[in-house]
Amino acid sequence: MSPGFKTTMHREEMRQLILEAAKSIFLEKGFQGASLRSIADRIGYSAGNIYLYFKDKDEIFHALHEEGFRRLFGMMQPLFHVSDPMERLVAMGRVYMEFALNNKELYDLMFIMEAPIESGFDKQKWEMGDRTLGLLKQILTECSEKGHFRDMDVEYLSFMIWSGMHGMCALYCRGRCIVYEHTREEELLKQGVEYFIRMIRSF
Amino acid sequence: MSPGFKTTMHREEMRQLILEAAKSIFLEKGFQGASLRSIADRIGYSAGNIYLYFKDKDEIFHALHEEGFRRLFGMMQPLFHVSDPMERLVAMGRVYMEFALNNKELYDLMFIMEAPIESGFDKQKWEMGDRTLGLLKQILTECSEKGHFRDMDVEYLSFMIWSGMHGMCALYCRGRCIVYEHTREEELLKQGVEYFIRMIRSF
DNA sequence: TTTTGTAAATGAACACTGTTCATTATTTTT
DNA sequence: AAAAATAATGAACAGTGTTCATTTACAAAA
Repeated sequence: MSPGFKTTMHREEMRQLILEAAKSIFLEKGFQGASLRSIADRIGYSAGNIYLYFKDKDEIFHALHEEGFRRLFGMMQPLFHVSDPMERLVAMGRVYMEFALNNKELYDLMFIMEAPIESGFDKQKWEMGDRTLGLLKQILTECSEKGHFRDMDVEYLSFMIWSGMHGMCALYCRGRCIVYEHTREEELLKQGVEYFIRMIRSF
Repeated sequence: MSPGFKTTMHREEMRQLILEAAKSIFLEKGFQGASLRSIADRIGYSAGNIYLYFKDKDEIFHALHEEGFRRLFGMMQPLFHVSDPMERLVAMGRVYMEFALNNKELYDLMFIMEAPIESGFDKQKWEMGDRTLGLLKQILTECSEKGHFRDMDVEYLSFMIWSGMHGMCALYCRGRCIVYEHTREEELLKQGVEYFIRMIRSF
């Protein structure tokens, strides 16, 4: 095949095209297992061409990372209609778990995979993640004002609660639930989060 | 340098030599970042030679995996001197966190990294991990008998508690604590586990 | 002591990876 | 139609895990 036979595309369309192929292959084979050549093949371009639209593989990773957080934050919208803060907290936990279960690989990419998450913490790239965490903190503040979680710092409390949810999701994503031989993974998660909620409620 | 200049070593010694080099490089550069050539270089052998002692890179991974669980289980020994089950549970949580903080990369390898954890769940390879989980379950059973955790299944309860601890460690290992810009990672973990303990105690 | 058989170690090779870049093809502008 | 700018290519580079024919070293037999 002779080169240059593709119709010119505008930059943003091309980025989107690459991103879609990258996503489907990342989620199939994981970040490490997805080669740029396989991504390029899927959309009928050469591997080198990708570098005209993304600096490197990491930039593709970060683009998907951002998209994931936009999706997660989007799923949180119904929470704004829950008036009681404790009920909102519980609902948030359920949404979080639902997201992880329905988007296993994407969750992995967002919260577990290590792609140089460039030192210095780029605020821009974490905006949606930051807003989601902000949402949790705000809910906890309101809970505090209603008398829950007495004498606890929202900073540490939010970390502890996030970790509780993440722990289950992470063990699930990375196949460590198999040590529970006689219990289905999904059952483990569903019950686990119920127990966690019960615990938080009674606190 | 001419080949074959090394003195003959017995199989087990050689495996140990490779394992030590592999460990130090894995913990330096991570599992993916550690090349077999760099491991071989460190002990003055060729890369191909490693394949006489290990089937592939994964087998090295699993050997270190086992060692990690032996170490962790070893650190749990003092727990047998704590008579009150709730105090034993709390102590176990602290030991677990200490292990993760002092052996960050090893913890990562044991609980987060994905190396084909061959399907089917090989009991042999998970013996120590299984015993550690068994220890947790036993403590929880004793707690139950003393009136704690009423109406809760030890299976799900243990998973929830393990997840709570693991969540913090996993966010730490994979650099997701940076979203807490103004709080030191270690402080976050230390306070996080204290809050978690407080919560469990009051349950 | 020399020969022989075996086990250990090698280094080249294979197919793959992410990435770069000079070259070519296409599109746009003049 | 010619020139300038953009887009895409494919070869190349240095790296990876892995395999294997070949070479070396060592121990036992002659």
